[in-house]
Amino acid sequence: METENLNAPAPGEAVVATPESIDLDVLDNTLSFYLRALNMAVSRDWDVRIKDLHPIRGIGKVTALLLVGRHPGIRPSVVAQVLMKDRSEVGRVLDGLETSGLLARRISATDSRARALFLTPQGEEMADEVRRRVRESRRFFGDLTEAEYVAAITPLRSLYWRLVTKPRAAGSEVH
Amino acid sequence: METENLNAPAPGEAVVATPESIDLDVLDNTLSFYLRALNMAVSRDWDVRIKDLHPIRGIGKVTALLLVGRHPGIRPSVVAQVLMKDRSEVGRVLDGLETSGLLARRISATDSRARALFLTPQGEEMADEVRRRVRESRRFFGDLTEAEYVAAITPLRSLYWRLVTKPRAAGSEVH
DNA sequence: AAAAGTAGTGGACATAATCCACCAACGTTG
DNA sequence: CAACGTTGGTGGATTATGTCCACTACTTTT
Repeated sequence: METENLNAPAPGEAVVATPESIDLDVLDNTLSFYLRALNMAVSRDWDVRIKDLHPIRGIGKVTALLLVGRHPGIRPSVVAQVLMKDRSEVGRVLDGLETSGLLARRISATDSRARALFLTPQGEEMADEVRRRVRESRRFFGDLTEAEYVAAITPLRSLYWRLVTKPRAAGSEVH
Repeated sequence: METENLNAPAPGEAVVATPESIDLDVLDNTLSFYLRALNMAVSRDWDVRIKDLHPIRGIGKVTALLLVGRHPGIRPSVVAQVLMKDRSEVGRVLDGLETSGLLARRISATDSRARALFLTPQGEEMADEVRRRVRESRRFFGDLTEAEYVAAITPLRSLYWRLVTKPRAAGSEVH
């Protein structure tokens, strides 16, 4: 088996994870790649930051909490659009918040199919704490200046709202 | 019908998913939020685009394939750093590529703990196809000009490499 | 008033990600 | 050289995420 090692090492064997050493091929010019990778890193950091706040662990809970806090009576389907998630998934997120006593679902006054979402007093408290943690989480990007941070976030915010408001048919783009 | 709809509708009941209507609270200034949401949208689009390429479905396979293609002999741990994923998860990604006949693992010539990764001829073909699809996927952002696309990707690329080369950034600054 | 569409829920399923333990190999240090 | 701590890769177990589809209740359209 180890007689195979007589060959000269392949060039890639010396590669390390630095921009000088790694060639990302087409991915270097692919926004999706960076979105995915950075999302991984950021999510891990976030999970650590809120690992003591059991009721709001999990991806969408924070956003749902803050959204409902800011917009009492908002509907789950709107939350789903903002989160860019499936309605059924958002439903489960809301289940979690509700069973933790942070959120209440009532029947909408204007459309009895729909639900109107509200925070409980505990939900409001949790929202305060969450806001604090979110602001703290900016430190994860501590070596970014404010200008750099703004430069990164601004195009993404713009893109985000385009996708949310425009019917984003998956795989079928405008030609 | 035990819920009483007697009350006037809450303000949030009229909220729709537009930037004029929605207030994202602190999340509006939180990079993580946009990274997560956009990642959702982009990943869904990508899954549709490659749903016929069974062997490379799943998150990290594309990146691994292209990386190994560009750097024959690269080690799994380096791939893991680039993907920002757990080593064991990358191991399973490589398992998938290997059982699909796209990739081969050999013992590294320089360190027999490590593996040297190579694409098979089918792997090279697949990499060609993947490159094509990745370029096509740019169309998902079809309403972004090239300048806007560059404006979005440039800060993220920079941030990405900072995090890869300096994991666990705890307040020290780069320059 | 029938038909078509929408809001929310729930079940079943498939991936994705984490945690932890383990073994083999490296490379120091004395 | 031999014991030690460290690193690279693998595997098991568990949990979290996300998707698909079906179903009920209600609303809107015709």
